[in-house]
Amino acid sequence: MPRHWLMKSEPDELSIDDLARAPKRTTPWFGVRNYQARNFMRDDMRVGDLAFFYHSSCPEPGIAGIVEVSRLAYPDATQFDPKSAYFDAKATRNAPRWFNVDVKLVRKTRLVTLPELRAARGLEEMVILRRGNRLSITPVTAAEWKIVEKMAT
DNA sequence: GCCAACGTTGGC
DNA sequence: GCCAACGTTGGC
Repeated sequence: MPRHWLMKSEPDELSIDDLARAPKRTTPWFGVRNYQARNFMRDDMRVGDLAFFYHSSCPEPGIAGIVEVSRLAYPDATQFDPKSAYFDAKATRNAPRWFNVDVKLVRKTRLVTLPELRAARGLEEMVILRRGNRLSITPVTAAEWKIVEKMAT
């Protein structure tokens, strides 16, 4: 099982600084509506797993910090809320469709930009860098983790 | 704003 | 089960 991850967030929605200001520096990772990403959270993530916090769809996309999984996956509350943009009419309390973990900020890092990641040796196979990749949660290998963590320091 | 790439939907 | 159409993601 992977123990390292990369999780994308649009800073307009939730930035690394927003997380730093959040109570207990913790947030539910709600709003994931892709089955593969959901499965990673629901089936594979364990408390203590580490993840890079990635800013996407913004002027400077890149890795902005490190978070850890602080709570196992549980049903995403927004799927039941008709007022939420993430409402899912087909989801029920008895048969929830979407799940989220909680993540807690470990530390902010300097911004490791997308061009830097692309240029780095050893990251050629990183899922986030693959052509056409859109997955919001992706596994990171131990080797990739080491390289990027060093770049972020 | 553009557009490539991808996931989902729904008709058949 | 196939696949065209559609919607979304996300870098540029």
